[in-house]
Amino acid sequence: MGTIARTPLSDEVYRQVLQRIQRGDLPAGRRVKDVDLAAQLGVSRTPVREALLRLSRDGALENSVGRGFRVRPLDPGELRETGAILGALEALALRLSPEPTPERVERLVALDQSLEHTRGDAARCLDLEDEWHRVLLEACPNRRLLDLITSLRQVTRRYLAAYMRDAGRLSLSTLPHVRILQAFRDAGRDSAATAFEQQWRRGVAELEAWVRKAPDGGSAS
Amino acid sequence: MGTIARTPLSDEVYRQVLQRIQRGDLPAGRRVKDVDLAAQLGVSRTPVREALLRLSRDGALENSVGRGFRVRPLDPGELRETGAILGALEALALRLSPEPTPERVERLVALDQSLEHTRGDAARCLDLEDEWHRVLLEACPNRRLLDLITSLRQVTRRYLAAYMRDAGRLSLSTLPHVRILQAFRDAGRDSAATAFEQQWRRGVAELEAWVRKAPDGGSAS
DNA sequence: CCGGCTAATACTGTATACAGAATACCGCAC
DNA sequence: GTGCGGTATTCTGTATACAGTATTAGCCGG
Repeated sequence: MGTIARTPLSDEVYRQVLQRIQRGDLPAGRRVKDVDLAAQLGVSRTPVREALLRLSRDGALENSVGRGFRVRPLDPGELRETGAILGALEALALRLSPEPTPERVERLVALDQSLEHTRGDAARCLDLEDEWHRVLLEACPNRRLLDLITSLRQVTRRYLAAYMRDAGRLSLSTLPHVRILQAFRDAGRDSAATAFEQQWRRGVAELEAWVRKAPDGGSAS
Repeated sequence: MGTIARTPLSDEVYRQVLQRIQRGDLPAGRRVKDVDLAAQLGVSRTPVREALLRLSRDGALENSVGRGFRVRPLDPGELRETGAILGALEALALRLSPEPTPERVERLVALDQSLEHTRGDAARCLDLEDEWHRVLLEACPNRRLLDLITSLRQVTRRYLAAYMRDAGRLSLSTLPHVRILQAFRDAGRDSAATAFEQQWRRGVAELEAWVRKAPDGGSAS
């Protein structure tokens, strides 16, 4: 029978805050006060603090002792560093995966088509992009690696979101996909992995150039 | 003038608990009760819980909702998975580093000699081993990568510690070093990085074989 | 009109209190 | 003696309370 899933409040708070950050609702640099969030979400400070601490470790927030939490500013360096790590890890995951089934390739193509048709909605695009990567790597047996990739992707997601809000461009997303898929079909995982790393480097360069121009993506009062 | 460093209590608790786990003081599978720890350390439950949550995310503990925290059991699979990630990341860090100065190579050799002379003390050996890796990679400009490596190394450290307690052997530690150093001097970073990955794979295989025999390293009442 | 000092406020970090769930203990039936 | 049911206790997750520090606002002197 279906066991009812009990989930800690801090998990929900975590998701909520992360979403607000990624949507630009909480702009970079903004101070995040646990008491405010607690009031808004209708819970106490304790689970809020737990969520904020976790977000700090994940790189979405920063916290100096006694000075509380604030949204980590967008920083070209951070993007480059995370991108380098992520490129290596996703390539590794691909190399560890079994050869792809036609069915999976099919799904990837389908996702790309969805992406083509969703030019407008930034959040939806990012979801599809995440899903694409998830499907590409889901056969990788190294579970811990996949978890790590997921949490690192949230960092880059912030940059992509800010970029898309500002520039309205998606070129980064779909183009690399076809090339990787091509390598995938032609020469197998290994060359796809290489393509992966190269595409990461290129995408990061483009994003980085943009961040350098507009260091605080999406501001509010 | 020297600013006094204020550090949260949870940081100290984190270190304390991690040490107890690595020293085998808290054996794998043991339940960790925040109220006990709080009493022992003379602080309240709040910072203790913060530390335990962080340890859970770092992989030293596990926690199911409502059932509290317990020391994560040693699992060959986890070691293999973490080892694969760590091999790739340390290799990446090496590739991103500038060519090593003779002075650094000197220091690495010195550390290896210290290791030779410290056959007895397991904890000291692990510290030296950590230090060796730190020195090897310290020139890597990707700070985030280094942080990630550090936190992942704590996972493997648990396995090494249990292994050394049980088997009293250190062969894993020093042998790979000379080979990597050799590659370092002969052919530069890139080939050293490759040697790195290979050595990781070998060391992990040895450890894994051992863990499979004695799945709970070091038990107490 | 502006800069520095002081006081009031707000906020963080930590401690304690409370409610509900999980575990352990005990007695009982078989 | 063993397996089950019920109760009592322990423990977790969350809420609230408290103390000390950072921040802001106001006031005074220049």
